[in-house]
Amino acid sequence: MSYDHQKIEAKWQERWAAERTFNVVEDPSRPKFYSVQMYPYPSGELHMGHLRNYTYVDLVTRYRTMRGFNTLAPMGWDSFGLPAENYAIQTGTHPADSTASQIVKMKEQLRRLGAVYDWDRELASHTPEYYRWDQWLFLQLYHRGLAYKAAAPVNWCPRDQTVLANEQVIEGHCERCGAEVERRRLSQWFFRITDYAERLLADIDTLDDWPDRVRTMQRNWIGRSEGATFTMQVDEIDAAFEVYTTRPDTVFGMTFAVLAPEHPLVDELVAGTDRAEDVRAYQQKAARASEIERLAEGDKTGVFTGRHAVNPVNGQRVPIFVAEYVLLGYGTGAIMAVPGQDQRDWDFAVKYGLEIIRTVQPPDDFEGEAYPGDGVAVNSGFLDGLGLDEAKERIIAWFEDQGIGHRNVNYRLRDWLVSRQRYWGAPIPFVSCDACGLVPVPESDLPVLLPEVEDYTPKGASPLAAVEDWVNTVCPDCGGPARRETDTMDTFVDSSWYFLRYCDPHNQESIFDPAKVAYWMPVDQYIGGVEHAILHLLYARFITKVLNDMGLVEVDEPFRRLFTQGMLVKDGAKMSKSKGNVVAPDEYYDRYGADAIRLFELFMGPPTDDAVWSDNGVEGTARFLDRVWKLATGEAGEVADRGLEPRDRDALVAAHRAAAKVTDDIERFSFNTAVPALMTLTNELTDYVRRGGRRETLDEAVGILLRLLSPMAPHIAHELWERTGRDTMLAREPWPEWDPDLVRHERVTLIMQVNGKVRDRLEVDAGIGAEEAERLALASSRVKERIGEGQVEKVISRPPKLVNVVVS
RNA sequence: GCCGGAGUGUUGGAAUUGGUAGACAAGAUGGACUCAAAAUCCAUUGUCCUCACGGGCGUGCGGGUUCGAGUCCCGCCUCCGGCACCA
Repeated sequence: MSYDHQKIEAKWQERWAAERTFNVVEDPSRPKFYSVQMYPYPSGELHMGHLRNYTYVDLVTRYRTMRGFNTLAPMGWDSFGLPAENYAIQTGTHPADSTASQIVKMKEQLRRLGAVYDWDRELASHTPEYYRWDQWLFLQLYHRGLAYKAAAPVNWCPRDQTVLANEQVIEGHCERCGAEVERRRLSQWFFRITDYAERLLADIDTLDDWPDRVRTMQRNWIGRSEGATFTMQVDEIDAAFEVYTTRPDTVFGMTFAVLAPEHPLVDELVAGTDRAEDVRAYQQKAARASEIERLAEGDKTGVFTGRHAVNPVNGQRVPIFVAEYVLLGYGTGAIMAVPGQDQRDWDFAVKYGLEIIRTVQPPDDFEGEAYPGDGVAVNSGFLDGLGLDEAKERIIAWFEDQGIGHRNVNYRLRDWLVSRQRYWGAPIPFVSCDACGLVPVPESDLPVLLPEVEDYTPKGASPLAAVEDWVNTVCPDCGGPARRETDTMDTFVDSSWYFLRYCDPHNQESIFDPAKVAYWMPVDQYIGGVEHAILHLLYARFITKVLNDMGLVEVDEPFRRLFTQGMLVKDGAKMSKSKGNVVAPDEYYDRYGADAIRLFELFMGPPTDDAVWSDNGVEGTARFLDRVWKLATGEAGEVADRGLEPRDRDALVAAHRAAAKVTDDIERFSFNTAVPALMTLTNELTDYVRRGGRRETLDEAVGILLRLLSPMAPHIAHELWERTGRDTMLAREPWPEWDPDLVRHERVTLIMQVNGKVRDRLEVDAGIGAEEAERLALASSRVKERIGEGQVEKVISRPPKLVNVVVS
């Protein structure tokens, strides 16, 4: 290395901090740019995978600043949650202590990367200054009827001893620890996100600058379906139940009905019958079985109740079954089964020898399975002959006329379970009083501080339950004895609004000043991992909409542009501590420097894609920086003070074209092509110098190069900016403009093809006309040779790029 | 199974609207410099045929549209991510 990267990197890191280059305040006179990365859990050790993400964010911050935006890039810590708590259990250290030291370590590593933030706005979700407003927010949701406590079957992780949200159960296993998840019935707090299902779904359409795959995932997660609900009478006893279907048009094909094992009507149906025992045994088996066992069984199981329901359209008696494949939590927990059109019903019918009636005419050679497609209705009474859509309309109208059913919409989305039986989280601000019941803690008493405990180990209830003098309190309403809620909040509550708090992080009076939020919001660029495509982004959208309804936030979508970066892969697995394949940056910092690491992270591939770590890649970008250094410092060759020559213009053209290209690339997050554009420019300018460059021209070209390089490799760019006699802070310099006259290509290569194959090429004037291009092509000896004896059928002329001569 | 996304040299990747496939790197080979090595610089590097000029083939596979397809359409294969009995 021909320059001391360690020294200059330390120098500029200090300079940016000392000059507060990236600390900002609201300034209505300038356009703002609000850039947020998904705030990290403070794990202490950053590896190359993290650096990739931080490099992208830092590049955006620096670029937008140079483009003249009042750019806010804050940083904070997602410091509540299981990792810190598990660490505390392992080591016996208080989570607050380990978290604090991890944060110090991570800040140091970010500083070494040259990543810049407005550190004045730093926040950490485990601090009372922060979680106080989690609690406040919780109370607001409660007052708006959006937070409620209910007994519900929940996903229980036996290892972590806590409840998990549906979203945190991956294939029947705990997202965190991988243990098999059980079902339990507990009293839990929920947020009523389903009230916002329609808005959360509809507004996905407004998120034009989100990746399609994330929008699709969100749509699927919300899972809207349109159909009808109608009531069926039980034949033998005086009882009825509702079913939901997306295919009411197939109701004539119903040959049985199914209730979920937990359906409240089941007991009544079988009470006192000889089926009671079988049904109860099946229910118990279903309750015991974990999700994974249910899935592993594969084929459909069920049990006949001995009762029948009456199909309202034709009076047919159909047997009622109880089966696991019907879920209590979706629709009405009961279905009409139409095996002719639904594969699950088909499988069940085949297994239990039930009748199958087709009510939609399948294609001719279609047999042996359910036909869910469109077609003409058959065996369907007054619907016969109609198409799917019309039949649906007709039957729903009929249900409504009869007063037994109606059109309705269902969502897959469930309410958000926010209770956690863990220590390291924000206490839920409620007390329960024998006299008054569940009572919210008054806002003036917030925060409800998380007490110190000796033992963090979960024992089925929150460790907080053991802190008697904390749990026992007085009722805010009647003053009598009361007990505190001992559950803490899901950490996704913390992360659903932190981007709002950044706008006003030290406010002691309120969650934030709406005026400041109005200035900064929405987040113009949000960057994070695609693993948060569903949960975090959905919750953050939900909370933003609630705050919008409360009049505190003007926007009702928080993130204007979303970028989800790929993972860094090594040895075939995501680089992570738990996989044991992390590459620590320290050695690379020492050997190549932060700038070379940053450039390699940018260079290695498209930011959206997973990238594979390669040990010697950094060497390539380090060599490039060396060439930049030599070019700017004169080591690459002397330049002369002399008059203008034609090739001086070429050097400027190269610089201006690079400016146009790099700008375009950064705008569309194509960093892996922006770096090569600078490499090419450097190579061209080096070549220019070796052939005898002109001082003034080189100085101008290098000025452009350094400004373009500045967001990507800021330390070396700043150092060279200073060494080449520029006394301004490069980070605040305007982004280079380019002269359209220089960027425009005046001479271009005309490709001459015969039957689509390149046969000759020629430098031509860019303004060449179609006839002239055609004439030149036909005049080419190579083209003529290829035409030979053949007939010229036609000539496609697309000046100035290409002429194709079609010969038979 | 359903919904997304991807498949290009030895490797990472480029080709932004259908118009020169392989930019820029990494690696490799040869050369210069050196007592030697490292570093640096220069050259070559998809594949096959040819001494060469030049030509054939080539973007997972099979078809198609087009003057022209890595790019568009149809049918497959493989890999990655998400969801998974949602009626």
